[in-house]
Amino acid sequence: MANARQTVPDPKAPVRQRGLQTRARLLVAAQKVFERDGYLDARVADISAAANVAHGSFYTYFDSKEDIFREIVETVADDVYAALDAKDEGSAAERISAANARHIELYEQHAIVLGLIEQVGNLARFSELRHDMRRRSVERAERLIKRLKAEGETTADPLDPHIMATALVGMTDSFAYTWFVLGEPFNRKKALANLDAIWMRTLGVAPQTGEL
Amino acid sequence: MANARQTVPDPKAPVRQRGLQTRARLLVAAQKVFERDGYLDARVADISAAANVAHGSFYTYFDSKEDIFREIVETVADDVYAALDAKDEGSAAERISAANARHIELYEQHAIVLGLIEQVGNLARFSELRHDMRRRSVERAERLIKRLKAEGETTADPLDPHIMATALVGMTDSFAYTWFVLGEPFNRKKALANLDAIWMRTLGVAPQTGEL
Amino acid sequence: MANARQTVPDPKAPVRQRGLQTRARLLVAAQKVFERDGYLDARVADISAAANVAHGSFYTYFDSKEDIFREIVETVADDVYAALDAKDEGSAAERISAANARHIELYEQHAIVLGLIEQVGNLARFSELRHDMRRRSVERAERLIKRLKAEGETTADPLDPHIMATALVGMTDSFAYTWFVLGEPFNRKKALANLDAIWMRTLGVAPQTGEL
Amino acid sequence: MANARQTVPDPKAPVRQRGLQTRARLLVAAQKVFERDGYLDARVADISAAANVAHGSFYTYFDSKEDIFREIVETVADDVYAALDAKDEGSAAERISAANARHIELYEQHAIVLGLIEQVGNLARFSELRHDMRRRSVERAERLIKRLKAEGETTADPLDPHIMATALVGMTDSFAYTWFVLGEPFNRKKALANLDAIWMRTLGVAPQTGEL
DNA sequence: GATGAATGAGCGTTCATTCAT
DNA sequence: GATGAATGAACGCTCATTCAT
Repeated sequence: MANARQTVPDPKAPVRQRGLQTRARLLVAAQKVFERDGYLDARVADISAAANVAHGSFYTYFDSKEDIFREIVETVADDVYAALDAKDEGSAAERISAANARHIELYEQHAIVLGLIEQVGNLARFSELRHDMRRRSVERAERLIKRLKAEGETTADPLDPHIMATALVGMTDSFAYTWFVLGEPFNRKKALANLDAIWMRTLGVAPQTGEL
Repeated sequence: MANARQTVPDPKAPVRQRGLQTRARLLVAAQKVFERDGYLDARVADISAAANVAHGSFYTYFDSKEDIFREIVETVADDVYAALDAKDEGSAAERISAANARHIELYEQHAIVLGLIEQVGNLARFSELRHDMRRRSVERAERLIKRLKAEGETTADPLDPHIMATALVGMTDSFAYTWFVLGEPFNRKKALANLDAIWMRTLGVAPQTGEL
Repeated sequence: MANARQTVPDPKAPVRQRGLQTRARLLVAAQKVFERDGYLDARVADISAAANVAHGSFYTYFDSKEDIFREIVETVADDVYAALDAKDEGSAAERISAANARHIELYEQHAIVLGLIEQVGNLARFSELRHDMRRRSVERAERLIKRLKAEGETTADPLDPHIMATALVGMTDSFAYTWFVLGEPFNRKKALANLDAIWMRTLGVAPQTGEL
Repeated sequence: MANARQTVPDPKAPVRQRGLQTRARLLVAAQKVFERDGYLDARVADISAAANVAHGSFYTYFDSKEDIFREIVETVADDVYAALDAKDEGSAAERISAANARHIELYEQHAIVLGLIEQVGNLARFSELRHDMRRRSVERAERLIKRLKAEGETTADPLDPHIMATALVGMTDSFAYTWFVLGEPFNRKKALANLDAIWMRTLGVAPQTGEL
């Protein structure tokens, strides 16, 4: 969890009700401005203005522009990690289908921020986080693939589970990016059915009745 | 093709040997600096210094930082478009395999620049180009899928060829990005075998003998 | 009137005492620097330095060098327009005399700025203002001439009142320019007497007793 | 005469036919560019381009941008000085009328350059020339006024001939500026008739028959 | 003499961050 | 805590002038 990073008490953490509200307003405003202008074009002055807060007050709550961005990203990361921890149940097909649906939903909610991380990625200070999210998603997919194989649910050999997981997770990510960030329109049901099909055919998992 | 742009004579085009060399040096230096620092952090002063040229001389050949970046990107785009025009021959499996190999190779050569495009993508002035590259790749894959189906080479239904093409092209792109930009190491042969397998299983195309 | 422009609240307007002072210091400093170096050679850095303000602080109050210049000019323009609205009373000779005295006084006060406007006049963005000031002065003189004629105060025909007004206003302007901008010394009383005489003889207006 | 300045042989003076042509082309081009863009916005590169000459060749013939501008100005000055030397003949009215016509004609031909001198005026290096032209024009008018008075041609007292001359010359200048530089349209005959009338009434000179 | 390339000082503007009240 | 003002380093771009061929 991202919270782990906050075990050292932040000297800037507000203690009163009012401070908490101001801080929250800044976070909301920052996300809005980042999404609109991108990380680098976002100006602290705009964020403050959008939060109806004096320019200088920004620094009462955050050390820097990077600091507030990191916090926004970590909120998203927490969501992503939480989703990755979800229990899978049901048939192989159901599990795949559920994972894809969750992945797409997650991306839909956080599309722009996730895109921003990519952009800011080589500001180096964020690449660790980005790598981590990617790695964990892949690891989870890899575990799923291995488990399915071990359980005899696959009729096709997942040649190299790590590579397959990397490719399939990347596929879903990329598709979601095209869909939600670039804005190409897709029919949700059909999109998910196709993604599921790719996963299942690749792994030789029998589809849900009626899904195909 | 980018060549179309060159019908209008560039007033900045050098006419002498020396000028051509300087211009080339600047392009090489710019690519180096962009790759090292990213588009936004790259400074014209650094590019000029790297090219052993006075700061002002940069503007003898290029209108702006954006201008030189665009030229670098267009070189890559031309390569990508050229690759997309390649003739496919042989069996279905061979065609898929060749396309994947080409895609990966292309990305390997131009990895960093392609990554940069992603980063500056929403600088709007470049989004058209990025969209265009993406669109054309997908269209090509879509045509391939439809043709394979029409030719009876597929035993699985490409439910929605456009969605499938979007997903599979995105997969290859994303995989190449992880591989060459993020630097996660993969065994080339295995990686290609796995990507090929995903395509083929998805489309129900029989693998080459010995490939699996 | 320039006041109309201030209905839109300026986001750069200072709200605190200190800000008002700084802004005022910058205006004073800018006028000094403009007068010393001319508009084009004036550097924002010098203005800031003259105002004992950091270079960047200039932009807290003004959008650009042009912006602060425009504000200075508009202050002058307001004065000029106000003078043009002055009520004329007394005999024909008194009215002419008063108008000339006002014109000269005005120019004396704002000589350098008016000279600057002439200089930057064809920077296009200021030509409208310059034209407007000129036009209004001429119109006023033209009305005066026509009124004097209608009232039977003229014994010489103001052949073409518009041309006469243009010429006579230009004369006063030009004289003031020579006097206050180029610095050729004149005896005030004598200068005014001569200008008055030219107007009056041209229009056939009887001089004040004792003026000639 | 401006020629006086060139008694020291210019080391840059071209000696061959070809050089003379190039030099002339540059002068023509420079005047065009100065008139279009103003002195400060005119770029040596544009002048060279307009003359179909390599950028560097400019410096074969002129030391600097200021140098070529000075030469253009001096050509105009020579014209102005020549006109000032014209012999006046005929009646008082005829002499005034001829002087005004000459003044207007001169300004019409050289309006823009004369305007440019004003603009560049406080580049100090040109103010001497500008002052000189102005002074000589005034002196000539002053002499004319004094002569007319001495000859008993005036029925009105030219109170202070120097002031009167300054004002009347300034009037004609200013009028010509409005007409030819600012572009306000005037009927030539009427304009001259009005200017003449102002001079004559001011000096009490009987008009030509038929002129009024 | 002509050419096109090279030079580099110079300036306007931005904006994250700090400070005084 | 909040506010608004102040700071100054940073950087893209221009263009008169010089230089090598």
